[in-house]
Amino acid sequence: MKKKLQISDIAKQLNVSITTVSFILNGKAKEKRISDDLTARVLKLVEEVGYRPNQLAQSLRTGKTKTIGLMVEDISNPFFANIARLIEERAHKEGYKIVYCSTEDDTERTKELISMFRDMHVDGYIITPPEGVEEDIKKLIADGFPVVLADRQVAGVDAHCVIVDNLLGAYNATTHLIERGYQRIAFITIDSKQSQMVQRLEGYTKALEENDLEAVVLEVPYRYDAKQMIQSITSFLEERKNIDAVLFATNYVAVRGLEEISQISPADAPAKLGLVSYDDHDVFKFFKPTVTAVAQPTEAIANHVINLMLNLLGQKNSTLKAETIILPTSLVVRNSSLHKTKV
Amino acid sequence: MKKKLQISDIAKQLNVSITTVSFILNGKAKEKRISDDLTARVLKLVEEVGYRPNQLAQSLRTGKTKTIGLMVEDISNPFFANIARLIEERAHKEGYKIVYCSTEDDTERTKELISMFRDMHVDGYIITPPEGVEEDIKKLIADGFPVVLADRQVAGVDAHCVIVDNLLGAYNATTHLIERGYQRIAFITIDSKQSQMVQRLEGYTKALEENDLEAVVLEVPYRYDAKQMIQSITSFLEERKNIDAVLFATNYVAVRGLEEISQISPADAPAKLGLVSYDDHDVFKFFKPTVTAVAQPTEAIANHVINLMLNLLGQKNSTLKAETIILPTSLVVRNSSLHKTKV
DNA sequence: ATTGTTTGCTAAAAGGTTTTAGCAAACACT
DNA sequence: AGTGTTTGCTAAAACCTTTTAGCAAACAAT
Repeated sequence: MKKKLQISDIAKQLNVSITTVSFILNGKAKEKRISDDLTARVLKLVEEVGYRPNQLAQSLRTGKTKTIGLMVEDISNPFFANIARLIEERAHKEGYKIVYCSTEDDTERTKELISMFRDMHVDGYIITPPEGVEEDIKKLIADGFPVVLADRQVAGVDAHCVIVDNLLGAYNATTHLIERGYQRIAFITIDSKQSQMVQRLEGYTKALEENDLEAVVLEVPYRYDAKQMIQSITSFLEERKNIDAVLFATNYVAVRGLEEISQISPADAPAKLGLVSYDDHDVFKFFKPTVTAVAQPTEAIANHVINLMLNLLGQKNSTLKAETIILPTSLVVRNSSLHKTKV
Repeated sequence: MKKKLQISDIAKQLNVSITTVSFILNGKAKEKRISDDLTARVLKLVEEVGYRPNQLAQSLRTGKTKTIGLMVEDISNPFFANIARLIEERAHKEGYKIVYCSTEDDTERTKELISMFRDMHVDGYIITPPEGVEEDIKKLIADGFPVVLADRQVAGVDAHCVIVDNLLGAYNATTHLIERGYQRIAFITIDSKQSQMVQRLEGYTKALEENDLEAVVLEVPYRYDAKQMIQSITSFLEERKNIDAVLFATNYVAVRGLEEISQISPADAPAKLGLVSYDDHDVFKFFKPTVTAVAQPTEAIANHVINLMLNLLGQKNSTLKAETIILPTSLVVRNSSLHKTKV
């Protein structure tokens, strides 16, 4: 492997100082009164020999790595994968690299990852926080790092944040089912106290209360694997034969639920079941009975997140007032000829 | 933000040299004959004050960043997202960080990304290469960097590589359809000369030839968006009403295709259509008529990739002989009561 | 008493930048 | 001729490690 060129090689060849070359490369030629002639010669040689500054040395010196740490719950979940993809794209355009990882909503793991990001000297943090990392995030902010939370808030932490109106989304979804004539609507969620899950539950409950209907909630443990989850949903539905509609709190729970429902023999109830899920998913386009979805505006979420982050990174002192952006969800109604008629 | 501790702070507090502390922290205490007593005292203090070495300085000095660059075609494709997730997990366990990005199968973009990774001084490269980057990859290898290709080979490049037996997979899938009595089997793929796509086409053709059946192939341009793709598939199927089965070359084409097929009125052909897709997908579990899939062993792929990479990274001179690992696919047969009976 | 070996540690260079502080020459002004 | 200002550039410190080469003291052997 041929030796990498250094700035000193450029300097030597042109008989100028390292300082001069550095100034020119950093666009400070004018400011530092380097002659146009010399500037041109330096840039020409740099181009010719393909010199590129050593980023490690740059970072060591400047303290900036042009890197953003991105922590999502699970990169293999399409919702997060899409957001990650969009964020990555914008970041690259702006000259930033993305280091990503999946928290698996595990507190300890997340703490480790935050600490790993610190060690790496990332310039900013984008996080979908699990429970129990309040202090770590507070510390990041106190230490002056740009932090943007995505998808969920963290109580007691005054951080920039991009979320959707989860309560309203769930409320609308539930109301939609009620309007269609469903009366025994179950809510299947996971046992998480994260803001987005709590808000969805609230939206569901609110809609039912307003209509004097009874709430029926199943909380599946998050750690359950696919099989356990299906098992859990199965017995829940078995015991409550009178349930005529289900609102799933998040897409992977819905997919598990649909697996269960699709196994019930065709002659059975499912055709009449009203189904709505939080987060849209390719699967829902095809399922019979149709599945309506509370779609999150992934593109808008990604854009707001990265915009906020780039703003913070551009700032001298990142003490802008913390901003919480709440985006609307939309109900993707998939019409089924089989749905109940309004009572 | 409180000033970060440096190794010199530790050294000063204990009245020893920086060198000594460094040796101890790097596990060379014994080798360098530092007394057990001093070693213990240094480690104790380091622990107490929470000193962590500056990774940028370390990397600058050692040339190692403990970072692996991972370039997949598209992180929002579940196939790649799953692999990425598994690789990330193993990498972290072994003390490596992952920097990822999506190539979008764009040659120029990929070249840029490779160059970005070089600038970042990643220790190793995991790449799902698009067409046209042969030279860049050769150069990486020639320069002594550990490179592992995933999902596809690159002609003329002697790199470590993990792929599946695409030809056999497609052959088996096609044979499966033939055995079920389908006669007019179409192959819907994208216009890519990438090894995996070519091999799938070959498998399909081979099976048809062996059975004296005629090949009917649609190549959709990769750059087409969902709408265009559906449009393209629609007119293709319209013009060939006699087609009774479809083999999709990759999952996102299949999902588009299913959208098209699901729109055909229920009274129509689709119920009789034989459907198989390369790459399994959640969607296929639910579609009616059922979709059989050529499932790729994502977990095995990820494991082999990261194992190869870690081996290379452990090596002094990464000139192990390039190894190509070919993994088997499996046919996930989803039984439909509607399938044709064998002729 | 001399020489050789081991022990326990360290000074200083190297890694490749950016940036502060400042110098010498040229020019302008009185 | 002397003073002040601008121009055009640079020396050297700083960023924080790792690692090479080697030193002084203690001990062992002759």
